[in-house]
Amino acid sequence: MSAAPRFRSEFLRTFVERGAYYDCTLPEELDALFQKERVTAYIGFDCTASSLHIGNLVQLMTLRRLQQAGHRPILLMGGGTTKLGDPSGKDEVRKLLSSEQIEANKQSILKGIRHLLKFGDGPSDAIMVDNAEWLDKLEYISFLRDVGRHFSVNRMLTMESVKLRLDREQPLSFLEFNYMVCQAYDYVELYRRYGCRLQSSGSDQWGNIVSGIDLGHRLENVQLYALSTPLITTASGAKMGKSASGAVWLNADMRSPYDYWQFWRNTEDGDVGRFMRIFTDLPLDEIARLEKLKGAELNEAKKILATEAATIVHGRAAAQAAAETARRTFEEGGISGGLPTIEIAKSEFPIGVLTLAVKSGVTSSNGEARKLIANNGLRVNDTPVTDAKATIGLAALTAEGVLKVSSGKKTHVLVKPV
RNA sequence: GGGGGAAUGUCCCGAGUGGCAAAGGGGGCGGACUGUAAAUCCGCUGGCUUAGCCUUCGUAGGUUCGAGUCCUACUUCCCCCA
Repeated sequence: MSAAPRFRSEFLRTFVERGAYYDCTLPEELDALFQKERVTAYIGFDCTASSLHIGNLVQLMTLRRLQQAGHRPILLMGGGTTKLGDPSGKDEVRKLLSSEQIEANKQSILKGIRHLLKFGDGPSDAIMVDNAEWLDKLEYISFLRDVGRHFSVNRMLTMESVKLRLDREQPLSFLEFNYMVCQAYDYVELYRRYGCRLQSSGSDQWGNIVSGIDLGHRLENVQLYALSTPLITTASGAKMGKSASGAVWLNADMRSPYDYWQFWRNTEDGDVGRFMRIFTDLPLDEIARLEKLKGAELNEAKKILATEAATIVHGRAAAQAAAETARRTFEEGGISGGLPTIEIAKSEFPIGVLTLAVKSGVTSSNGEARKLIANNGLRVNDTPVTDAKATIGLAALTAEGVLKVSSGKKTHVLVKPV
């Protein structure tokens, strides 16, 4: 990484100030380009899941900031590359996704980020493109002749991603070589179709972007650019987003706005300012003020972080509702209808606590529920459960007509007999 | 094509003289302490109708009272030779 250059263009300056800058190619030229014209830039995502997660969020924020600065972001969906199956995961043979599934994932992903970017036909509206549009139609031999001949295997072998794999004696298939080539080709194709001059990504994708830039020189005699973001880790060194139950999804149906808000609320102290800069639109001077708060006061900043970050993904109303639910639950110790709610038939009552724990979703098996009880971690209506054989009758319902089932201090679910 | 190795608790890494629900980490979850933080300490971390039973060590067979461990075939990966 080079030290952040002093940029003059609004976009790049903001990008650096907000801590999203890691590296770029030809900084002066790129800066000049941003000052001169509306730039079209893209970031690619694959379609292996029906939602993006916060690991993708830095990239999405890059697109958002581009748009805010009046440029045109392209969201490239890897509908074509996903069909090959992503070979980068190590052991496990991936099941190939069907075209229908990929299409469904694509639509779902798009739905999940609709608050983040404005799509449309306007000059700085975002556009969504699927690389299946061109990759599906490629003919092997002519592709090799036109594109493949520009790739040096010698050079590909020296690329970080490849070298790492070989050194660690991890499998590396021919497919992956083609993956790199396809990705490089995407860039050139986006230049041809949309005049796209910039590709952004996490720093781990640097090599692939540079390959695309090379290909741009050779096929179209054009100068393309790369811009990368740092790998975001928490202050204590963990990768972002690998929390509790796996990935922190952006789609509301895979992780509720309330839980999403909670994720940010639980940010480590040392990350508050940095995360605010990257993951919210809060003005920098306000962030500077908030991150200076000490000790427990910093919790106020975390609430703002949570609400602002949730607003970007779920919209203002949902974010505020999540904040209110958290306030009622944690600060008043009460019951808020905003908590995740599960319905159970009245006929199942009286219900055993183990069954209740599993059905409410706070544990995934009876055994886990037993262990939770043994560790004094399961509570019903804020009363610790001490006996795994206990049953809960309808008489235990709160005034609101629900049961509050909790695992530990943070996970609360409402059970509603119907 | 020939030779040599590897695959372990479905989160990851990793030990495992034929008696193994299988060492140890990491991660995760709970508890204590706090501020819904970090650090630290403690407990848990295959399932069940839990003094017991059932299912797990790449896949399928076999030897054995008994197989993660031995044999055979197969699959995938790595290394060396061609």
